[in-house]
Amino acid sequence: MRLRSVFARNLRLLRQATGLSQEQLADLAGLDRNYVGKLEREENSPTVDTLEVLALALQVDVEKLIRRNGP
Amino acid sequence: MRLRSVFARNLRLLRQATGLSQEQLADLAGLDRNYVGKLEREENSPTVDTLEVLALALQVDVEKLIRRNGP
DNA sequence: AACGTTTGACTACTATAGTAGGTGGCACTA
DNA sequence: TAGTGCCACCTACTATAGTAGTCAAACGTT
Repeated sequence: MRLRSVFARNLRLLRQATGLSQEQLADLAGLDRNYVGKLEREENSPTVDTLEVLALALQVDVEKLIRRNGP
Repeated sequence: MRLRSVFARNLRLLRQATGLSQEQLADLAGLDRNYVGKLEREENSPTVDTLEVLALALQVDVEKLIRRNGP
């Protein structure tokens, strides 16, 4: 399983666990709403800079976003 | 410390630990020689796709590349 | 039925990741 | 001296990450 797919799944799970919409998370992370959607649909491979701001917005360790066994 | 910097340091340490030159690592990972140099100099933020191929080439877990306490 | 919220999907754009070729410097070895 | 490997650095290019606006489908709520 590609790391991009692992990330996509964990991102969605963590976002939903915090009760945030894609748009709310995007605002918190300083990203675009459409882009968060693309990440969850595995259409984009985020840079580590983006990984960092998303982890910060979700208040989790970056590791949780790319763990293959789920966050 | 920015995640990009953590990655840069770990990449160089792991590459040197395996005795590879930047060019040898680039060839193994299917990347450009100059680009590996830029990553180690913190001039670029790699995507998770790139993270994955580098980890594969170095035969380490992706987590080791972004660990803040060193690989 | 109608309403608001969320998300997928599309187009078009800008910023940056990643490629390719080169120069020059530094260390080492013949 | 010459010759190699390694790396910083440069320019220019192509591919893709990331932004912005919009439309419509799916959902629950009243």
